[in-house]
Amino acid sequence: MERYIPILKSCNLFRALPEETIKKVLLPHGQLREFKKGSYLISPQECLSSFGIVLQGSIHTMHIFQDGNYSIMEVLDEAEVFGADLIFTKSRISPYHAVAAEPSKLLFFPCSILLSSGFIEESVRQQILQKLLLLISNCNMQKEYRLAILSQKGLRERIMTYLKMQASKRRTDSFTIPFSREEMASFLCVNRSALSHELAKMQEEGLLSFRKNSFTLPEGR
Amino acid sequence: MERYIPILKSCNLFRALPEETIKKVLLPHGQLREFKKGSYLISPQECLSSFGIVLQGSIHTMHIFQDGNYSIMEVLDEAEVFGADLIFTKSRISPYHAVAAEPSKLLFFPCSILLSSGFIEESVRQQILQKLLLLISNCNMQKEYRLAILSQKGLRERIMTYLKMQASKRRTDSFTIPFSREEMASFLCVNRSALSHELAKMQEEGLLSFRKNSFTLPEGR
DNA sequence: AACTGTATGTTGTTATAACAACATTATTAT
DNA sequence: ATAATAATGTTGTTATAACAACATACAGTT
Repeated sequence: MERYIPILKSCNLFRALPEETIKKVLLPHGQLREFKKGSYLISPQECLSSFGIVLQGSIHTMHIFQDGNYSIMEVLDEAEVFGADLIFTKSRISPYHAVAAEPSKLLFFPCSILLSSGFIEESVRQQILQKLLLLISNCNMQKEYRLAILSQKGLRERIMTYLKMQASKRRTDSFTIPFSREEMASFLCVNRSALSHELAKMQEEGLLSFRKNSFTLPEGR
Repeated sequence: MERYIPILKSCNLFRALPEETIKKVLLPHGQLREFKKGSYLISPQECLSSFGIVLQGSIHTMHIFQDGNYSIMEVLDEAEVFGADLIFTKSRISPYHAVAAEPSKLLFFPCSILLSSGFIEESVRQQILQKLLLLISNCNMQKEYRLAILSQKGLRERIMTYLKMQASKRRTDSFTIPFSREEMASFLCVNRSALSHELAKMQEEGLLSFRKNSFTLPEGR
């Protein structure tokens, strides 16, 4: 467990807290859970009664359709929080699937330690709630960005909207994305081979260049 | 101003507070603003330094594209809060437009009264922050629902996803939606005439029935 | 290095939705 | 009521993306 302390400290929820507090106050309530690649953390209609910090690996939240198709909504990497957006909803029922994109370890805490006093020191709880407000707001913004992508009708527009966002987030015109081509297609809600095709055309036209999942946008704007 | 007190009381943010508190503590910080139909409350890249309660009318948040097309994201009716999802983001920069869908009145409060202590009674502030946590989480869920709609590739699937959501939210299979046909199309990010066409076909097939913006889904499931 | 499986790219065909143009029906004002 | 305007519905055509099937490249294993 000790080895994951740095990750917990770098997690947005706990950043403000001294290491001692994390060890003494929080860890006793934490439960370590491991997930094989492809295994489900939660499915739609299930109630989430605890939230988790990603200690290792990567989690994808996604929608899965009747026909077996799926769409990746969000990627959670190390030190990110799983389930934050559900804690304070009425039912805490998940609208999405969550799947381990690789072998992953998460530290789960019961929602109750945040929802009611008595489980952890009240001052600590208040601090975490403060952070949670920022975290959920940020979560909100992520969804907003994805909505901006999916609002675009054209394939090319979706691709460009996504890549420009990435460039602006990373503050560089060259970056790698955390998706295989198929995953990228599912994130953009488009057909994989159509995506490959369009990317090739766009490269032809000098709108971008790429190799596997490394992309470079032309300078400026 | 007095006449709007009931609306403020029914607003999710202030529900817990006694009328006296609303009058004495909050109103002094409020600023009433009126908007003509079609006028903008905020545009992308602008910083929002206050949030508003809708006292009268209706606000649409939307994306507007280069080509003049637009997409309605969310509808805010009386007693709903405008800008809640921005207050606790780093920059408070709006990613969307907000437009008065009809002549509207909002009561605005500076974000600062929530962000730092000293403006309003601390206990009141804490209570509002609590509510805000729920409100923002709810906001999150709204976006999640819209993402579920836009993740659908087919026109028919989008329509059905949307209508089923409405039915489930209103707890009835007959309901009216707050959209004209064109607005509905923009919300679903599809072409208006294609939408009309598909709706007619679906009615043929008995999947639904409608008249203007009143819809009825067949019983069960 | 050869073999296997997976990921990505390519091509042609088909299904679908966008679009344009017009018809019909509501809505509002006079 | 009548005319004028806006909203919605209808039709045919075109553009676009989905899909299927295959080819190539890449990665991991023995």
